[in-house]
Amino acid sequence: MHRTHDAGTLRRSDAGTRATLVGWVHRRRDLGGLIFIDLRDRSGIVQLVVTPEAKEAFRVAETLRSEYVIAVRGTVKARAPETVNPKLSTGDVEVAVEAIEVLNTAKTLPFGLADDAPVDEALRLKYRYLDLRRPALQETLRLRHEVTRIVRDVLSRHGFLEVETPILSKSTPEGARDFLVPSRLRPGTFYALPQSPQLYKQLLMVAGVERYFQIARCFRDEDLRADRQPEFTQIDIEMSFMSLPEFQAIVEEMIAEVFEKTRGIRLERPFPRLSYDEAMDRYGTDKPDLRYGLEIVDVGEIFRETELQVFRRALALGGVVRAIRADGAAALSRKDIAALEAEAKAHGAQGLAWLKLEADGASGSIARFVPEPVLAALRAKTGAEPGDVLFFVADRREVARAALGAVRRLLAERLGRVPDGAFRILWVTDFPLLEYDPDEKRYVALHHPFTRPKAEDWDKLETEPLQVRAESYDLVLNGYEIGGGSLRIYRKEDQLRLFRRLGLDEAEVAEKFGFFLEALEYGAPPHGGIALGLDRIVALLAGRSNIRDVIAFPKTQSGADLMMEAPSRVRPEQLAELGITVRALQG
RNA sequence: GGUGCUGUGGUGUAGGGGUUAACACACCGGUCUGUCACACCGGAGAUCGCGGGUUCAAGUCCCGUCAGCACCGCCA
Repeated sequence: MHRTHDAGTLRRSDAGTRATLVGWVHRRRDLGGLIFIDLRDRSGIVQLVVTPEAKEAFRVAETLRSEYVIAVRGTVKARAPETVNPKLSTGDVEVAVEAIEVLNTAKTLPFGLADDAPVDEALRLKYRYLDLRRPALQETLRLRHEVTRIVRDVLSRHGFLEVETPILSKSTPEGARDFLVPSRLRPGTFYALPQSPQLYKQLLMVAGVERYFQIARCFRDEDLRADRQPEFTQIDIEMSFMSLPEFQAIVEEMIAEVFEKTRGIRLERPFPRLSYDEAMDRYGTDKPDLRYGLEIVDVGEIFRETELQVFRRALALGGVVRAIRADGAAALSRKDIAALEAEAKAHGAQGLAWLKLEADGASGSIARFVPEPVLAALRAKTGAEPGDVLFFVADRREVARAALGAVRRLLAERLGRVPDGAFRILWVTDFPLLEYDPDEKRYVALHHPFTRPKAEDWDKLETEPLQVRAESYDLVLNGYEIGGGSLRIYRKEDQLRLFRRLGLDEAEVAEKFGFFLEALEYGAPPHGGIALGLDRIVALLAGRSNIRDVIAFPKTQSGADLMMEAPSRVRPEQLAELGITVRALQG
């Protein structure tokens, strides 16, 4: 029997058609003299009816069990009105079966495939091939395919070339811990799996490719989270001779088309842009969630002359006083406010002051230090009205930012201000080039060491390194960083100058980056690019809170593949061949 | 490296010192010609993640350990 139709596609208009279907027994309802089978294939589910008139088929139908693989031949029939099932897209019809062939049997599954049934995550991962049979997960696989297809379409339209780069690569300093792969042909030496194709794509620019992209697998040997797997996929893009607005327009077109075609969501272009400093001041984070307001306001001037010693002291020490106006937040309970206070403290603040505005005056932790003129100034500055609550942090600027940023997120959650199904995207630009690493006692690149400083900031590289801004940009969606990129350094002297600033040993630079520095000497064009987190994007589109759900074969938090049981020990001969001795082989 | 949560028939849960470990779904057998979470009747199935301890007595309390998850550190 050869398939003529897909189960999920049959409609009333197919009534009368003879059809051969294949798929899995989703459910069987045996009424004794009449057997119904829900047949499931990739396209969906359709009901089969087997009556005793089809003698042989009926005999087979009685032996069917869940997840048996079958082929059936029959006739599509319109259902009588009272037997229509509105829950199925094929509910108008059923297939009257004439013949059934069992293509394969199935043991009873370790867990049910009903979509709403919660099942232990470890069990799902062990039997991932069964978990993936769930229609919901099938849907995320399809969604992911759609996203990459659209990405390829849009970038191809703009003349980008998809180029593959090596998986067996070289370990370089900076950044995450590498996964290492021992070399058999050169015992004692190791490849590293790429943390990203960063250097390759820049070298492709030197090679004159001008416009490159890749759906690139990346590897980082760091501890995992709901949104972090040891291997993950980036939409990796690089472009020569670009102007930033032109490049951002292409990325925006790509993202907008992905949202439009997969979810029917229109993202307004151009995307809003916010400098890092502005994002930090107004939202307390470099990845602000714009789905709700609750912006942070500087109220330092208002408190400069008040009796509130805590605030005055913070200001005197060069700090700030900032506030969030929580409109209509009178409903917040003491418990909510305590939680907000704890959140602020967890992010370094000494405390969280608050003021509830009443029809006349105010109550709250600092109410008795706030005379009417100050209250009036606060109302004017923040727009606060009776019924609103103001939350304050007085501290060093960085602490006030981080603490109020955290308070803002929690507040939005508690006040139910995070709208379902909304997508708010923006660019955050002009990040600092460097940050100070107290452990290593040196400056390290915030993005990566190939990022170009802003032309006007080069001068500060040696004198005020933390003031140097980078030609960098992140793409932020609903509070998640979904991509980041930069214009790159393309002159050797500039690159060397930055390496020097990072305190990299010259011999090490020569050994690890010599090839790259040399490449920059042979007419490297100005270029830049971006890398977007495909897994996160698909997860956001699918409304999933962890990226395991959008990866076909993900790993656990401890980096294990529970299905294959990787990683695993290897035979001693394999190790010998590689010149490797494993210490502490206990157990 | 750290913190927290979870671990009991195949699955999801209940049981929080005491005698036969409970329920639902799934599974097996039976009845049933319009079901679609079919229904009804009957049945089988668990040394409670693992190890140690406390106790007359341990799914239950304690310690350790393993696994999964969430988070901090970490991850340009």
